[in-house]
Amino acid sequence: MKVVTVLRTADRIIHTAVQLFNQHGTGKVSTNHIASAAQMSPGNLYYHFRNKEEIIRAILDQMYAKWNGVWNLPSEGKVTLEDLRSRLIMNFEILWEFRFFYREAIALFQADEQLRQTHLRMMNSRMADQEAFVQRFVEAGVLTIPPDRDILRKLLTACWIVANNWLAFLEMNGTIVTAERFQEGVALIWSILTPYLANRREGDEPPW
Amino acid sequence: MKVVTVLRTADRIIHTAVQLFNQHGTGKVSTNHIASAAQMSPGNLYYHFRNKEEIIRAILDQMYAKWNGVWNLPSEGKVTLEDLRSRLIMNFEILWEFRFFYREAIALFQADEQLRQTHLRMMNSRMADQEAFVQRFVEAGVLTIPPDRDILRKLLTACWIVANNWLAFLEMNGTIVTAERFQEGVALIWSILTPYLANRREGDEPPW
DNA sequence: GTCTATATCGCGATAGAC
DNA sequence: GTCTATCGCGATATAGAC
Repeated sequence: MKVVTVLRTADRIIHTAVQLFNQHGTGKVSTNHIASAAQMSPGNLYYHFRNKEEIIRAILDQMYAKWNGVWNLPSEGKVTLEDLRSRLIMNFEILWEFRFFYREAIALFQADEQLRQTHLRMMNSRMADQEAFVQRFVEAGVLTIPPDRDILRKLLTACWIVANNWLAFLEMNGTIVTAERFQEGVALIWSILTPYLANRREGDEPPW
Repeated sequence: MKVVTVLRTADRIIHTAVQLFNQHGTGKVSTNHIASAAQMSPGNLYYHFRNKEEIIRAILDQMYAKWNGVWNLPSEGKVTLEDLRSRLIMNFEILWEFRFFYREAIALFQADEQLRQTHLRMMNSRMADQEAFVQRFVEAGVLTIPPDRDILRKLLTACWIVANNWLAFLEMNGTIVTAERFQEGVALIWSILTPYLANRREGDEPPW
């Protein structure tokens, strides 16, 4: 069986485009730039992709594929805090790899309705996955549910927002993003969940 | 004294630009579009602004001015939960009025370093204001501080992220944003702070 | 599949009249 | 202050040779 050592042209375009988009933003990067950086002619690029939108769609398809791998559960055994932590880290890694996207997502949707639809489906799927995850979490006794389930939903929404915007928050503050920062993002989620976590039971001392 | 009934030209440009930016995104809106929508010639627009970047800067100066009005404190009297709520609502109103900005902020910074610097100063100022606010909050006994001040900082960071990304979250879900949604954003913040709020003291029942 | 050459278009920006 | 006219440029996209 042949070992593929070089990327196929379409993949080279996608790979190059991600780098440039992350570096300069989608608006500043033209198809000419991408072709040039990928060391091919503009005509060749257009042979593989109709336009820039289509390149972006192809990139996001890759991102979605990665995400689908994150929240699938071990079919057996207890779900632990460590399971949650590692998934959050993976989440941050994906966000960082395709950071141009969270930086401009809504604007990209404004320019490409199809992208918005695709993303919407993807988000719902991710949310469902996470809900299943949390369900297992509760069953494992790691998370103490407040009787008011509405509180739980709000907390999870808050956690979702933090998880998806922590890196953007850092960037807006001019902070250089490194792997250690991912941990801090997890700590932020932890701080929200702490009162409901661990071995707390009614009447226990609060965790602080 | 003369009552000004029509906006001065520069303000008309700014006002029109905000509408168009919110509607289509900054990338899709050219100076020509703005001039046309404001019913003036491109040349006239360029008489008042050097380029699109400068228009954006002028818009954001207006936004910052509004923000400075939000977190200044009543110099006397206790600070209540209602004070916090009303400020959060004002916060959402401003974000919504200039929503094109939070949709593309980081990308805009990539294209305009000066904008980044200005915003950085503004953010730090806002954060300082909020810290002062929280300080008063603690003094008023509304907020029970965990002895570990680090927890408090994390919680406030989480709240900041939620407050600044709640509307974006709604938009990414395809939800139509209305004034009622602002309340839900406040509820989200509440859900994070609840364990530390109100009349809780060591040994009390948890609030759920 | 990949290249070169080229057509078209709209944007940013300025000059100069009024 | 405002307009008209216009220039130069770069981006998208296609045609046709190899």
